[in-house]
Amino acid sequence: MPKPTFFNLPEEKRKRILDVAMDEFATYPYSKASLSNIVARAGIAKGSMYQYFDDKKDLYTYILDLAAQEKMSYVKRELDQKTDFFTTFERLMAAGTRFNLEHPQLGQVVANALDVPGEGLLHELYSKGREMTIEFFEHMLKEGMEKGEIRGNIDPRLAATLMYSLVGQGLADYLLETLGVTMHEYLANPEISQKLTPERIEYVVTEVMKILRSGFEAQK
Amino acid sequence: MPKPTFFNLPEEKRKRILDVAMDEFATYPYSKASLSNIVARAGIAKGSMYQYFDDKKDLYTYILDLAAQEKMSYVKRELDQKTDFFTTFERLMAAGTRFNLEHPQLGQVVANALDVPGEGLLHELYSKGREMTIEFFEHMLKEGMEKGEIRGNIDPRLAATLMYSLVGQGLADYLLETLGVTMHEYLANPEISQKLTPERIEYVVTEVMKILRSGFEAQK
DNA sequence: TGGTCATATGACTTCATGGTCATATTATAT
DNA sequence: ATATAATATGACCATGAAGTCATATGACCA
Repeated sequence: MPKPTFFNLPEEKRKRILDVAMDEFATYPYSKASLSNIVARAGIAKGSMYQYFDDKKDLYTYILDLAAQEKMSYVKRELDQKTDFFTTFERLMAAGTRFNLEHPQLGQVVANALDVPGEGLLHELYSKGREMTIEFFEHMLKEGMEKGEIRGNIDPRLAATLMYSLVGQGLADYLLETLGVTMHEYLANPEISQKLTPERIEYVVTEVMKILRSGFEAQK
Repeated sequence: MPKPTFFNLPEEKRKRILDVAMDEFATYPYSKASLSNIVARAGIAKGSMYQYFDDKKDLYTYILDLAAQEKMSYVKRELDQKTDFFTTFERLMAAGTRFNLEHPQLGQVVANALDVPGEGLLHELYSKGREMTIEFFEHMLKEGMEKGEIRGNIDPRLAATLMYSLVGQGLADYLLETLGVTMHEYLANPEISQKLTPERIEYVVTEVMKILRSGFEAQK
């Protein structure tokens, strides 16, 4: 957790530090991301950083937490309207993918979380997020089963894991690939994002759902 | 590429170096893996390492290449018998998962390949592998479509990408999770692998196929 | 035996990192 | 104006990394 001093900082400064740090952690994996680099680019002294955060890991986990929260709140908005399983999942997938493309930095920060320092306290954080998401999907599936939308003869836990691997970075990667662009190039050239219209995202998600729907759906 | 000297080395020594290096690169992400550590554990001098390899990256790419080749040849064995799309894919998935669990180090080395040094030559290597695999799946799908096994109204490229995200680490992770074990713990305690019987792997793969089959299959 | 070539060595250099700390600056309150 | 507390600073430190190189060792052939 940041020290109190950090929260006393003028908004502008605080934001600048977080922005620079986020950019660094999005660009490099944890062990290669450089504090010296961050403070230089943020225009503050090395020592100041240690007035705000305990250490590198403290800064990183804070950033990671912010990123996760933002994505969560973005995606959760899709859950307002109660509809059937497939529509809900389709919306979640679309929202997740949109978010990853609109905030590529945040997505990258989360993806880079896998670079654990030795054995991982950070890995734990990442697993926690994965765990929560999978559990949520599992719940969705069970509900869908009760309602008769989902066929009853599949292992919900396993199916939830499959769903998770889809909602992650996968689809975003595919979309970028259709543009012939890597994540790094995408991060460096923000204007590319204009080529990825919501319609295009929607299309891909619908295609995926076409496949999944008949896989999950209860036999009529 | 290793220097000629490396290939002149006695088999035993060469193997020892590769083993230690592989273990290091499986344990730590590229930027944290330490040459000094490797040479110490392999019982050779730092300088010797530079008689064998140009630099750290040279050693790493060589290891990565070996890992990829081994996995390839392991998985490709499943392709001997010509059968239908679903059986083939099921076998591939099972083989891939089995391999990941039998050689967790190799799998980890590949997974750690994502930790690119800055912007990535290594990433390129990783993408190449991904690309090849996806193209292979795409080919499989198209063939299945022609034979009428796969319905014709899905985007083969997209479907291939989905398949890829499944064959990767995903299933292995799921299996470990059912044992309440992380990859790191699994690497540290090889005896755990005995709990993962081929039957258990087969079961999970079959479950996944149950879902996918009706998703991909041509309407009868 | 002497000479030549491949291999082995580890002290050393260079460099960047995370982290510290005594000191300087600024803001606040009296 | 003065005292006190909060914040800012960057030279500095310890550490460990990748990579170098002059020298030593050993193998093989004449």
